[in-house]
Amino acid sequence: MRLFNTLSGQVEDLVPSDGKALRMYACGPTVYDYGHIGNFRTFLQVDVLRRTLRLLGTDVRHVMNITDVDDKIIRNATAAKLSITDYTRKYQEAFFQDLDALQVQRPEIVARATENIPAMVALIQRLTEQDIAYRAEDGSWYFRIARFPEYGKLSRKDFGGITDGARIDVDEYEKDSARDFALWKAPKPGEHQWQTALGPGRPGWHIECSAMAMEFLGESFDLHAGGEDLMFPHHENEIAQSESATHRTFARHWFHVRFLLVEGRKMSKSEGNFYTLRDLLLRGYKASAIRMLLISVPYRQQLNFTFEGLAAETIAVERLRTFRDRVRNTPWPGRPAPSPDSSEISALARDTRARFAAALADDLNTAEARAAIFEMVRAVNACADAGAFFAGDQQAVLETLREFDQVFAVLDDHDDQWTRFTLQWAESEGRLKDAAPEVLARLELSDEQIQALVDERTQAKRTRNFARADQIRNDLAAKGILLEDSKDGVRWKRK
RNA sequence: GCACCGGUGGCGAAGUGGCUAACGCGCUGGUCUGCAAAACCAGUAUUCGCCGGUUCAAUCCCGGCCCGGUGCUCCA
Repeated sequence: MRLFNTLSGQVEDLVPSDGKALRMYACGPTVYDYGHIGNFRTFLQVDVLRRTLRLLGTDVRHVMNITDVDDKIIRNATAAKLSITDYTRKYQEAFFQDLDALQVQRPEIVARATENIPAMVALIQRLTEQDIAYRAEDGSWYFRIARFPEYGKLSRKDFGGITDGARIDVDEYEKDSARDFALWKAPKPGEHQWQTALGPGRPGWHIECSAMAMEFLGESFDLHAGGEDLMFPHHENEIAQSESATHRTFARHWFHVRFLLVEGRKMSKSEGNFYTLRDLLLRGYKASAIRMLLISVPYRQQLNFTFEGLAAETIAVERLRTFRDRVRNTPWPGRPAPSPDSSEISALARDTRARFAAALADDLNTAEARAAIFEMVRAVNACADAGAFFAGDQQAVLETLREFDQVFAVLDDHDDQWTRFTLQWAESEGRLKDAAPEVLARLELSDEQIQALVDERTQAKRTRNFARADQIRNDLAAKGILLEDSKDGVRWKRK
């Protein structure tokens, strides 16, 4: 496949350098709070990348880190009078639950910073041996940027002349140069710390990714991913410390996911447009619709996340699910096509499959990929309505949908399950008041209770008691339960 | 202030130097239906932020401007 590489600024081929599996590292969350939709856009786009690679027949070895020690975690844990481990546990669990809700595949390896301190210390030692790292008066260790001439190559910044200003040095008496960054931080009194050959303390932010990426993927690997905000300084610093230590290319390909807007504005708490996944689920939006919206705009585009868009994607997903049900369940005539290769639908399904894969292989053009699927949906419906759906077509269309869902993962309906889960969580956190009334109404009746009412309505209709039938239908509609009458019976679904 | 990215119909958004400017939602009309809903079908941008330029031809290339975003800087 072809993928834009931040390092070169160009779309390039992406292939496993060892000819077997694509080795990729993706920056994971800092687990000090619940994840927001901006975080999840990045994780979802990385998921689209790994699913696309697998669809195209490339195995992946995907490592994701969990940053479970940093300034914010220490601050919050201290405030909560908890150890950092106890403090982060809850947010780690929540994070993986959220990934499950969004159908994000687990990476092959999840690496926690606190479980890989020795690898980080060893990496820093390699830098100290070359005099690239130095110890400050307080016992912290810093990376000497002046020793890495290529610094800035990822974010295309020129730091010549900035690194050693006399005026800057006045303020930064602990560091040799203002831009030098911490590899290892000396502990403040009472802080969680590790006793190491570097002295007591904890790792700087950047070193964990360098150390763990190399630990699990080797000194040089295929691809490194993250949100666009990480390009500088985080990824730049990773390159500096890794390549200084090994004298080898750290990651060959860099993948950065653009930030999103919410209702046309930058998402921020002060704007009042800051949403966690759980906020949206409590408001009644479906996990599948959130996934669909967050992946449908290609990763290099700024996505404008709106509630109108979310409602639109809810309907779009529903339409695809309905379509698959129709293809699966309608008793087709089953007559053979006029000639073996003449079935328009089978040919269309094959073409669509090719177009879908080609769009994704072209720098993950998810918009073009889904357009191909929707065009097939319309064409197949038209053929089916016209009676031109032949034996063999069903399998061909279902196969195309299967490949679509290998990447998009929205057709199987797990939505109520995750909404229920979120309601339970909200109850335990005292946040049930944030749940939209419609959500509570929608899940109030069990499937069995709904089915009983549906059956009663069918009986009422049979005796032409339309008043009673309509009353049941209206009562259910008020609870967000929609009924669909068809020749084969009544289907219902939660809105 | 500097750098980079983007500005396409009511909304989201793909795309291309010249062929009818994808797709989803919405809207309008239709099929179906006891009536609805749902489902399905059809229609829905003479036009691609603004102003110039290059070209036989620009939404697509170049320059300027306006707007949005990100990073840097500043500040904390």
